[in-house]
Amino acid sequence: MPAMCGRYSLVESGEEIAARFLLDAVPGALHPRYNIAPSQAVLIVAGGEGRPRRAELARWGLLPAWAREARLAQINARIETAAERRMFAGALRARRCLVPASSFFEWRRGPGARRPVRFAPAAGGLWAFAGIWEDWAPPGGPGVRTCAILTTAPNALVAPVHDRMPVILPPDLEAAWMAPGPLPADVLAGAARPYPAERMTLHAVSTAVNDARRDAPDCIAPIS
DNA sequence: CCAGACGTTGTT
DNA sequence: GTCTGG
DNA sequence: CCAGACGTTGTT
DNA sequence: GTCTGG
Repeated sequence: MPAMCGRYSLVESGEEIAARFLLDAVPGALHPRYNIAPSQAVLIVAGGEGRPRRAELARWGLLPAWAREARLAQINARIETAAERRMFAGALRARRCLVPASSFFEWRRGPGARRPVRFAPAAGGLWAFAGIWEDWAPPGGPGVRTCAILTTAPNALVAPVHDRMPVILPPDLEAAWMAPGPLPADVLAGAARPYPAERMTLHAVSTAVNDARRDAPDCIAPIS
């Protein structure tokens, strides 16, 4: 029963992303990403609620400022427990962000090898995953901004494939998620609610997406 | 008090 | 089997 | 998440 | 840095 939050895509143009997320600008040289994997630089949207919204790049794999070893990096945080986890509490309190996404992938077990499937918005467009970020630097080394994607229980479409899915924010919670200060209980509860299955589609994709070095349209193309 | 962990997913 | 790199 | 490596001594 | 275990 795999579902995951370990691979996704972001194929829209910088202009489309800026319009959808109310951004003045996005980092230069954004190009379509068909296969985004952990450890790579990903686009996040932070700020908002009185502060300007900022789109910037962060390394996917959250490391708290106190971490001494990069191998502690976490790509996901369970929304049910993140506030209680030493590793996530600080970021959840003060450094929440949106993670723009066109779709996410999961690998389903069938006869033989696991096969990838892709989940995308039924109406097209972009999702906002709920994220957290934190700056980290190795002892004596240069700093880097890092981030993680929150996860929650699966909806009815995802459940047969996997037992977790990313937290996808309903549009009316996006601004509240990014607001400064502690996360209000009602926003946390709303975010934890699995995104409606009816607003999501699923289709099989090629195992091309298995290889994190591959980043081409065949990673998202439907197959029979 | 100090020492040591600090996390998720998936698989068995 | 388990960890690292992408 | 999957793919691919999995090591040491010594030298720069 | 902060919490848990001893």
